Amino acid sequence: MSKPSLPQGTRDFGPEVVRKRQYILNTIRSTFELYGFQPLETPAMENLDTLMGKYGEEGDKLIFKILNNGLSDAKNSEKAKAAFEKVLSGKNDKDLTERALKYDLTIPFARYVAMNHQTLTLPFKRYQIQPVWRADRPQKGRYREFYQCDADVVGSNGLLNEVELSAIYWQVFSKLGVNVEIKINSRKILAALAEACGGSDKMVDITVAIDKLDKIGLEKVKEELQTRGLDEHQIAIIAQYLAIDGTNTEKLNKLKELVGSLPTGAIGIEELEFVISQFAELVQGDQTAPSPLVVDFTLARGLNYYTGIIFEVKALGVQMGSIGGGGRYDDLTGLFGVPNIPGVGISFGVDRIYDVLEELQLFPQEVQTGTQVLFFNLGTAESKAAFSLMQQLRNNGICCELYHEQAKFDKQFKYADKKHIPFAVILGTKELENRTCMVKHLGKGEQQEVSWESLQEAVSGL
RNA sequence: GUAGCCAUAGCUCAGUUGGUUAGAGCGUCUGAUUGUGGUUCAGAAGGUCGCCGGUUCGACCCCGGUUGGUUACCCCA
Repeated sequence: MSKPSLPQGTRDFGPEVVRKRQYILNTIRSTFELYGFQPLETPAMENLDTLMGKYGEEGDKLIFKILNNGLSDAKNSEKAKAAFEKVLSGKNDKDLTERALKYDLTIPFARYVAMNHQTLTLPFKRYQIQPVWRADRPQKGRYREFYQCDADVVGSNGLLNEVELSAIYWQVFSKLGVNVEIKINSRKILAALAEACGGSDKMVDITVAIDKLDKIGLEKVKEELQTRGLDEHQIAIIAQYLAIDGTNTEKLNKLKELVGSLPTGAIGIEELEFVISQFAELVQGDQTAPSPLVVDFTLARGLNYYTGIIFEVKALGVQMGSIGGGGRYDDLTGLFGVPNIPGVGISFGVDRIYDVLEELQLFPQEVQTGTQVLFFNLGTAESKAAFSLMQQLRNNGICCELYHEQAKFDKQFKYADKKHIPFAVILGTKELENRTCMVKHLGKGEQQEVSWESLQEAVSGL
């Protein structure tokens, strides 16, 4: 028998890890609910048509395809061979595969909206927390199966959505105790920059290059721009753009000089100003407080479907890539034949948030507690009494368990320790006679004898 | 798709310029300890040194291949 193993890039989550992950997910989920978002789940697999061509050429390669069933049937063998030949020459064929694992949550969501837009109440605010799969080469912080955690609003142009989504970011990370900077920019500004360079068609090249600024530095970005076909004059304008710094207001004012005369640029600037001021007024309630929103003109975001304001969240005080991102996309469902439904959304990088909380030791102690009370097993009559006491506690929502067999104290204590159980209840012959039990707080090492009636109280307060 | 690094006990790792019997710490189990744990002490179990082949009198070590893991690039969360 071969050793059991896991497919590359996938993970098991043990009990402690699941509890910690759920702490994060529950925090995010409850915040989404507080802002009126509704849950949505879509299947693990989608039709290949739904996914192909939506993520660019690179993305298509990373889609996990599912082999059709019944290929080994004799009657299908000719068809299957022909289909395989076609795949070898770089085309997909329905006779070989017609389904694939979902690659992200956004496209399935768009598919859902396109299928249901007649019956949905718009604007539709949905959140979705599910695993997605990518046939990528795994490396640090990158897996082939990972969770995405998205919230989107579709069917609304209002910029208050952007303000609200910023507020969700801010609130979630405050609850988790992580100091963050929410970077904000607008695709309209990037479009205006491309226009100012006289190369609107070069917008994608420009955004891809400047997105790498903090990673590779200004000189390399210039090189990249050059290889992407921009001339010296254009690069000079971009360098000027990248050099803008100061406070949010200062940055925006400097930008006005550069692209403010272009209609797209002016609108982009106006929108950023609106979101920032509304956030300060409505969310923080204080126009003068330092804002977690930070204008960053180098922010570009890889995905090309964004058209308006874009976000990215960076944890402060820890070396880690972005832990969240999002933005406005104005015609996502157009891909599925339903035009004119605008949308804006954000996403949380759960795995990275986990790493940040771990590194900064921000997981609360209680997260590790499952069982609240361990009853020691000290014999048949004793455990019978213990069992009925346990049922009472359980009826009142207290998690408890009885040690599975009569054993030495030593073993039973160690079991409680390992499971981070805060209370041990010792009920032996003496206690059985007196209708009492010994309640020991494992952390403090203190114990007290209480009557059966007051056990509930003794283990309720920590 | 490209490239580097790694593979020895359940876990983390040592090791031999190629020589008979491969080690440590942690963990596990037993006992000191028949009703009070996390400490200590004593002991035990646990390895065809990833797999296949080659070189050699002799390979865990050298060489080739292979599989798995990992990291970086492309791309991305």
